[in-house]
Amino acid sequence: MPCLTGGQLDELDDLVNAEPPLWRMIRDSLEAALAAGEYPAGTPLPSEAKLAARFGCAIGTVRRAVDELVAARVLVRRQGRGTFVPDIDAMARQGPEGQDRTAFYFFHIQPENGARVLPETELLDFRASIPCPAWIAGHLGLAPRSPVIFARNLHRIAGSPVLLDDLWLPKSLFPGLDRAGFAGRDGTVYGLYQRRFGHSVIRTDERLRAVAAPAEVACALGLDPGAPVLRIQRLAFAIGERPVELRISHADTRHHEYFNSLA
Amino acid sequence: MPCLTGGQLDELDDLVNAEPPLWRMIRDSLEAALAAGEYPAGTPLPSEAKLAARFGCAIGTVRRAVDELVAARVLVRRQGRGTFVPDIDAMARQGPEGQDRTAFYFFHIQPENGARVLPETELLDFRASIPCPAWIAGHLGLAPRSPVIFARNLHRIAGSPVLLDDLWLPKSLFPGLDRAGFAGRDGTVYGLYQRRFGHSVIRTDERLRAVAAPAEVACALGLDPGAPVLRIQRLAFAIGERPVELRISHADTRHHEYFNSLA
DNA sequence: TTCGATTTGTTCGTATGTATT
DNA sequence: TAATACATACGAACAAATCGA
Repeated sequence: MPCLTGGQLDELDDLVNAEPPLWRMIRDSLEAALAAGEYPAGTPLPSEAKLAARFGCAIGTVRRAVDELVAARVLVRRQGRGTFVPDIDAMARQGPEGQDRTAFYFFHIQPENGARVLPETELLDFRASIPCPAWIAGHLGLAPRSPVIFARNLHRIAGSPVLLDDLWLPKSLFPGLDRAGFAGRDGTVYGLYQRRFGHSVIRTDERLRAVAAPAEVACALGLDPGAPVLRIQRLAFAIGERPVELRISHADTRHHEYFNSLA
Repeated sequence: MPCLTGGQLDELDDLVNAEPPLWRMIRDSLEAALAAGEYPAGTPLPSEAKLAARFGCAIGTVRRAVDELVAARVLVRRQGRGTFVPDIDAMARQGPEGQDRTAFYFFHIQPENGARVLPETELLDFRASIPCPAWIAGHLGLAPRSPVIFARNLHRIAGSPVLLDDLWLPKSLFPGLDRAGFAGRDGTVYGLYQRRFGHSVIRTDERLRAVAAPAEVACALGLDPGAPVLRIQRLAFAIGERPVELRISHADTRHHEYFNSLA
């Protein structure tokens, strides 16, 4: 057993008992409410003045808490209107000519010349409920053989196939999602998750490798089997660090590239 | 000629003449000073109170400006000490046992199990001044055949070669840098740029592709020629959006992966 | 070791401007 | 026009961390 002096004990005590600043508790409280599904994408949060009254603090303290959530892309402010959970597809629909950069926040494949265009998507396969393979379950935090939804999408850019996506979703998080609902969505996949199930994706972890194209991938992308392709394994998290989707993608990077800017 | 009403003219006038908020001007002013080399990594900025006096504004306005620069990783605050340009290598040297996550902010290759370790580096080649190939010059904003410094590094993780880096630096930005100075650095390459030349890298743009390993790469990494490798093209920017380095890397991703978290 | 000066961190409050409905 | 909500800017008080006398 380690021997601690009184001073060290006091420090330990401080570390344990030190309560976080007020703005942080408010931030966490707000994030928990958002994760629980209050204030879905369309509806504004209570005004800053009302939140301040509710939490019994100054308005500046609420602003500080909201600032953090805005920085984390959990919320957006609109002057004169209110504070909202961002509508994922609204970002993509932004302007008529130049789509907003935020539309590409979760889509990193672009032509090598740098011109960004959103791809056309074709649904190749859909399974409404299959037992989850063990290694997938691990990433999603599920028990092996839990029911999952599987989908396979082919993305074309300017007509040529570039990206093949395999999606794995915990069935419990997407009750009632069938092929028609998935294929007939209006907007992006993440927009569907948000509008219909309240899962707002705000973070993704991606792991990239160069691999020899598996037969299925090569076939779908029109490549020779064994050609080098970019394999992207993405885990998507909704507000509150809840994993909602595991995606395995293979990209043909002969004329496209994966772009990542770290600021 | 388009016909505008008085109201539309007023709007246009507002758009053109609308001056940015005070905190933004202060932020830009500070960033320009930092890009010019004032307040290098070790020295603190003037205190917030003094900055407020200098700019003739309230302390809260200065704090707002500094907040932005802290969010952009241009500055760090230390309670009781002051506000600093972050020391890039100090981040890497953080604790004895667990290195700080920020050490890996610009190093994305990690073992597939996820345990992050910094690699051992071996200098394979160094040229103090060669004419810049045209396509490299374009990325660095140089005229073709401008003098550039070239270096080639091999990185090993746990003894096995994993990553081969080719670095291209504008010679004008690194006066007097020779092989001994480059190889004999204490810390990371970016730490060297910062300490010796005042270039603090705060942003990188990376473009990734899967390619068949070129002969030189295959040889250095111990792969069969043509094996799939991850090609990473990185452009590094210092404070003030100044490009300072173009890096072409090739990684063996059989047992390592490129990790990217978007929050 | 203690104390005081300095600097950032947190919280409060207020006033005014601007965008939206 | 009026009401509402966020944006900017000001000021003040105290807490917490750091450092040197």
